Amino acid sequence: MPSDCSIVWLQRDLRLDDQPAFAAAVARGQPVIPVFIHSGAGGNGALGSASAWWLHHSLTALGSQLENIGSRLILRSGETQTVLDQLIQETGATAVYWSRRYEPEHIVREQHLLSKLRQRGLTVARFNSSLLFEPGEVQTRTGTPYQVFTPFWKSVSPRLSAISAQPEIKALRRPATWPASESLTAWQLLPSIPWDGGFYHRWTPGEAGARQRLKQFLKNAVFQYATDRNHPAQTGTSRLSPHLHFGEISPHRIVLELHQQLGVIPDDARIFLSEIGWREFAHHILYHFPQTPQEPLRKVFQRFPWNQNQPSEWRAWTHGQTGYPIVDAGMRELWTTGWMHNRVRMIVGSFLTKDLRISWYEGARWFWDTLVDADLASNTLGWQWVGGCGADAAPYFRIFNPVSQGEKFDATGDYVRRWVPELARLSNPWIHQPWNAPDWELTQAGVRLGETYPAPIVDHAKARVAALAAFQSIKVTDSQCD
DNA sequence: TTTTGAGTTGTTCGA
DNA sequence: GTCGAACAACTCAAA
Repeated sequence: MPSDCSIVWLQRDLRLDDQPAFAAAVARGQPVIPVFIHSGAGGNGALGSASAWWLHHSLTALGSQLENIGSRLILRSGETQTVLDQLIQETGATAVYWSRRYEPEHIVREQHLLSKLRQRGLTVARFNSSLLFEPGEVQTRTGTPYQVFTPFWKSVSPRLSAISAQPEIKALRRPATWPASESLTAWQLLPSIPWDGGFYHRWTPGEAGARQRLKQFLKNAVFQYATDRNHPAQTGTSRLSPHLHFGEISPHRIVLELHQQLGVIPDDARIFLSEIGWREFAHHILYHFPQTPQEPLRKVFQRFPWNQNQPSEWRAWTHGQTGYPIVDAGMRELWTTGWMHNRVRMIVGSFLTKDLRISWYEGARWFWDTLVDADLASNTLGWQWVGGCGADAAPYFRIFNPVSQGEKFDATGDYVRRWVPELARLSNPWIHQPWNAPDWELTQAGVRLGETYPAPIVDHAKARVAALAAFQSIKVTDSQCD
């Protein structure tokens, strides 16, 4: 027998802290039904394998959190509208609350849903809980969207000190009878082939894991962030990205904790804040330029001569077998842990787009499937940036040299040794360029190039020249103006 | 409307 | 070894 209650539809806000949708439902006073809807739909929204792994564990964590406060997480699968209609009918709910998403297809879907539900007389409210500044509310003086990070961040950062967060939800009124829930296991989000062994000791999906990561980060790393964040062998970054993506922690809470714990913000922490700013900027760009997951923001790149059909190069890159140690280390870290250090993301991205001249789009798709923090906004911005075709993109001549990047940011070779163990016994001078090592050194280290570790699949110096020429070829010239 | 200064994360070359 | 300049031209954002 249906009786009045409120539905809280959860998406990428899998937490109880700073949760305006829950807060609104609590304020309304009726029983609350938290629901997560799994859609098997394709398109940009289709879950990558690593993200599916994370989602499984995040939902498990949220489920127990809710049970601890006398509630429950209802799992349903299918098309959102249909599932919600069904649930409203079953429960007699008269209100639906949720936190909004900003990806193009979600904007359309939510708009549709909003008007449908309102038409039927339901109380509907949605909230911003995943961004500090909603894309619609930030614009230049002439009313256009920012396309350059620095002025964007300059214009909003004065408002950082006024950021607030809502207290954690401690209790939810339960309905007289719970609607049925599907079984999480039946969704088969976990891999059938166990490639996720390396994930478990690296990650703790869920809100508690997120808060722990933040706490850890604010204790030490944040004070050396400016330099340490560039060294992939160290834990110099926050590693909050997957937690943020799934909304296990809100950016508001991060900013607030930072201000509360540090008082006056040191320069290193300010750089960390600007990384939060890049996350905001990425969503802002995606919101205003919704075609960017498929198309370069800079139109001239539509005629960039990307290499097509490079199956062996592609395979070498994805499998960490390019013969460039820092690139291979990164790709293997990604495969093993579902994550890659940001410095190394730039290096492997530059290698794919400049050295192999394979489109940023292919790289983005690979990352989408393999990253636990895969996020349409950040992934798109990052890949277009490294490909040179996006917002505030790297200038064409900024082509990373995988050897000097390795020597600069992994000077001790620890990162390479960890992920490319077949090179572990090489000494520092050669760890980033084994092909230049003297024969005796290779022998002593047990390295046989082309057998135990690949010879470089491209000559970087030549590839660089070719990449520069390719950039030259898309330059707007007088002859193209007539 | 026009002008001006600036633009995440690099590399190479030559002095 | 270290340092500064060149590497294009364009577009953005503000004055």
